Amino acid sequence: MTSVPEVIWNRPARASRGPAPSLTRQEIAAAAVRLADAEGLEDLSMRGLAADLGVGAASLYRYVESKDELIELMADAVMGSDMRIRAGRDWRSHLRSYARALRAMIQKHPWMVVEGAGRTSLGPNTAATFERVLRGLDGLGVGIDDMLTMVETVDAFTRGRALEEIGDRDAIRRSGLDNDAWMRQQAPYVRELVESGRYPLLSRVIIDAEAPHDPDRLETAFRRGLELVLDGLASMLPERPNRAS
Amino acid sequence: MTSVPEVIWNRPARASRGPAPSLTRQEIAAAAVRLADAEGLEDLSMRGLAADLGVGAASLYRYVESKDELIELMADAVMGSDMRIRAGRDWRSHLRSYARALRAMIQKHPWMVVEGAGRTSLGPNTAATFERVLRGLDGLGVGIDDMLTMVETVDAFTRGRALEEIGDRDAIRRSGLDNDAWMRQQAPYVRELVESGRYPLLSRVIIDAEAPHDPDRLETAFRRGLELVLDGLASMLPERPNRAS
DNA sequence: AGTCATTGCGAACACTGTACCCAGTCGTGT
DNA sequence: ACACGACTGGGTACAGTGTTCGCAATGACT
Repeated sequence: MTSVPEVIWNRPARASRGPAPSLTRQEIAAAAVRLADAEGLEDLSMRGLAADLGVGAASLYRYVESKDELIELMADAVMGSDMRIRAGRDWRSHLRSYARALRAMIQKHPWMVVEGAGRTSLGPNTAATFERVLRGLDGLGVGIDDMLTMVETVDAFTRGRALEEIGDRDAIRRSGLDNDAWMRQQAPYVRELVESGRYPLLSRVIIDAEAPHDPDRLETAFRRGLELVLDGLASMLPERPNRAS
Repeated sequence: MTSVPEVIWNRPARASRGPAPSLTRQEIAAAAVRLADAEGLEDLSMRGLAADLGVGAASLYRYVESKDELIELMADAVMGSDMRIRAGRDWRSHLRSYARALRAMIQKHPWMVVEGAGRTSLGPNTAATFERVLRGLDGLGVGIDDMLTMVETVDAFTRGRALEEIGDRDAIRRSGLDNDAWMRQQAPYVRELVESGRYPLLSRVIIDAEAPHDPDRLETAFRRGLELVLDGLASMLPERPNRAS
């Protein structure tokens, strides 16, 4: 007779008795996503969210068991609204468009790089997206195990790249400084690193990065890396899918 | 005349005047790493760390400007103690051993998957490691730009995989439940997902995962994926490095 | 020997997530 | 038609957080 040990996706949104809730899970998740995008996930507070929704802080716990559960709701909401991938022509373009959608989604919602990792909380939208991605790899003569590996490899690469790209942006935001002030603070130390002469290759990277460069250099690096990964994945297929024997 | 806008790596560990500090940055970082490994980074508190070190909570702020800066210290300490990679025979084995070291390090210090991402805080150990990895790719006729891409690609893949692997472990830990209780809580919902028939491929993945499987299945998946990535990277080299023309 | 920058740190501040309790609401069973 | 009682909203409270302030004690420099 344990109380209510049930995962949120199996809990009814509305009770059979008593007054109707004044909010929906969708409304709450949407507002929370908006706030997290604007201020960062760690600056999202239950009180702030409640105020934004025009309710008391404690009321949120009528909809959600904990902040972690709220984040599960947010993650699944984003999977529903920002991961509407369409089927690709072949496995390669399919995985490519999955990776690009994933990257675009993470750039819009940076906290998703961590919160959306793994298949821990299989909300309906998360499950549907996963199913759709797998479907693009079905019928190629690849076992479910290897299909999973292919998806996970693309996912890992994309998430990892996003993690690196976001790292700086996030560190700057957390410092409270703006971009220029942050650069000015780092400059003396970085200069010292370069001038010490102990890090010749790192120095080349730094100097290269300081040069006026392609604004979407990161995007280019991602695309190139992705193609390399896809090249590698091709070797998991039994044989050429085009041209019968 | 701003106060002390200097990055921690450029601040002297000891002041020229006044009493000697009773702690060192190394001691603090080491203790913090130990606590974060045991309880998770988000359960690491300044008060808890101070108590562990036998000092007052406010004293830590004589060594570190903020908790974020403490984490920078921790990250660099780990880079020094757990990323002592040795040079490989060729670029491929070099990147492979880097990836494996990175993976092992993250499994030992799960919080490093996020905190160690990007080259934001270039502490001495982080810089040295980075330099060492790049050195293994020098002299192959690849430009610094592409060398960086190669490292970032391996890093992204490894970090991304680690992120996925850690995701579940972390969600379980945060829930406060043990592994069995957590599985028991998820079971009814997952069963419903499968029985709904709407996710045939996802269901195959779930059923496959439930079967008694290789304990180091994740390790195997990582190794295979890594080789695929390395295969892809080979195409960035000008030509075969073995056998002169 | 004296100056005074520096250290350690108790206390306090503005927060946080969340448990508890009570008043008010409304679907349901009689 | 009515009353029961499960339910919702939410004020208050609690234990905890990162961080600041002020002050006494220390000890390296002039």
